Amino acid sequence: MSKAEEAKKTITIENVVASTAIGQEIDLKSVTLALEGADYDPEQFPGLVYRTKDPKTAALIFRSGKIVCTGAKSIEDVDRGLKKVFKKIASVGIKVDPNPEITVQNIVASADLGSVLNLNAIAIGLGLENIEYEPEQFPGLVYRLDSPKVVVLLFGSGKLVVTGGKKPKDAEEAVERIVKELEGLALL
Amino acid sequence: RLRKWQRRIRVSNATERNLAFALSELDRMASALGLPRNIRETSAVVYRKAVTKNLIRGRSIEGVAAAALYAACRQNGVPRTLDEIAEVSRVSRKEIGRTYRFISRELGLKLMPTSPIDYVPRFCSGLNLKGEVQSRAVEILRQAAEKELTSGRGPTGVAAAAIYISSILCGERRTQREVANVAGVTEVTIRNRYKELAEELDIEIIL
DNA sequence: GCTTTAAAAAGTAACTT
DNA sequence: AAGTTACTTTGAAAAGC
Repeated sequence: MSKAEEAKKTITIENVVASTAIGQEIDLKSVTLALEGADYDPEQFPGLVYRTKDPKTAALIFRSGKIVCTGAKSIEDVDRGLKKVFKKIASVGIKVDPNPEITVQNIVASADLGSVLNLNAIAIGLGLENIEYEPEQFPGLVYRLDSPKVVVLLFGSGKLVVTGGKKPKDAEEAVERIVKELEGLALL
Repeated sequence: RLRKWQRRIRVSNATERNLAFALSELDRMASALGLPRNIRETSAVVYRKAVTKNLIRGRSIEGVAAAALYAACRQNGVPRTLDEIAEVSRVSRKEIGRTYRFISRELGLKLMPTSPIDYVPRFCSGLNLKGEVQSRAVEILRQAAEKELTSGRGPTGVAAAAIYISSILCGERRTQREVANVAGVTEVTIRNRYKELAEELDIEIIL
């Protein structure tokens, strides 16, 4: 089996960020009082923070009725988490759009290339103008891909992080491209 | 028409005033760090290029000046850490690093990450260590680079560990605390790095 | 640009035990 | 010296300063 396929199998979605809207204005003050565990400090941030335990997510609820959901480990968990948030909001007497459109904004995934990497050599191989590698500031090498449009963080251990994608396939394509590029440079 | 001219003169004055301020700022920081004239000149060149490419927009003159100085040190092979630059700057280390990455990319500086080897002469003289200790530390770092022991590690920490080992091998032992203070890292970091180097390079250290 | 959320990677740092 | 917590980097949305 190719290294690209081996690496793809190690892909783990670590975080999914999504946005939606209930189609109704919300009085955050009263919702804060009605919901236990709701954090709302308008001086610090305009959104109300509400956390769900299963799935473990954090929802940012705004006055406009727009909501941001973060922390989910899968797109399915985003839906499950938001369902719970919607029910909570509805239980406080607020009308909720029965079919809210949920948009995935970002997916963070991790993976393992299976062998250690020489980041200095990779920096030269990929081209110093295409990467950012400042070990004094951060141990990872930053590589931006145009297609899929994601950012990859490569580490000396061979582990990597792919972020900026909107669908799981973006991470898969990114890993495949990275593996092929590194193999082409004989650096993997 | 007259206003147009006045405006141009005003802009020109402002531009020159800003440049003069930036250059004096570069000089002030360079003096505080005891940097030689060639580095001040390099930093001035980097700063002027940044001005030419309008990279100052939305950024503070001091931030760009600090980043230009940081870049100049690296270009000349005598790097200063972001912490050292930040100490003589009015800008935070975080902003200097950010600005450096920005101008580095925009000006196409294409600088390789700082090599631990470039820190050896300065750290060694700060510890009053002779040339023999230096060359031995450099040799350790060469081997370390070949064996992939530097990927992702902070250059100062690796350099400090190599110097620590070298000082012992040369019979001019410096404590981890002394090396840590000169290199600006913690003793824990030196310990982690030197154990790794000793193990992977098969260096026996008798304390 | 900042503020807040979540999560991973690996290195470094700052505390406590 | 070991453990814990926390900060560095990346990405995106929300409303407002």
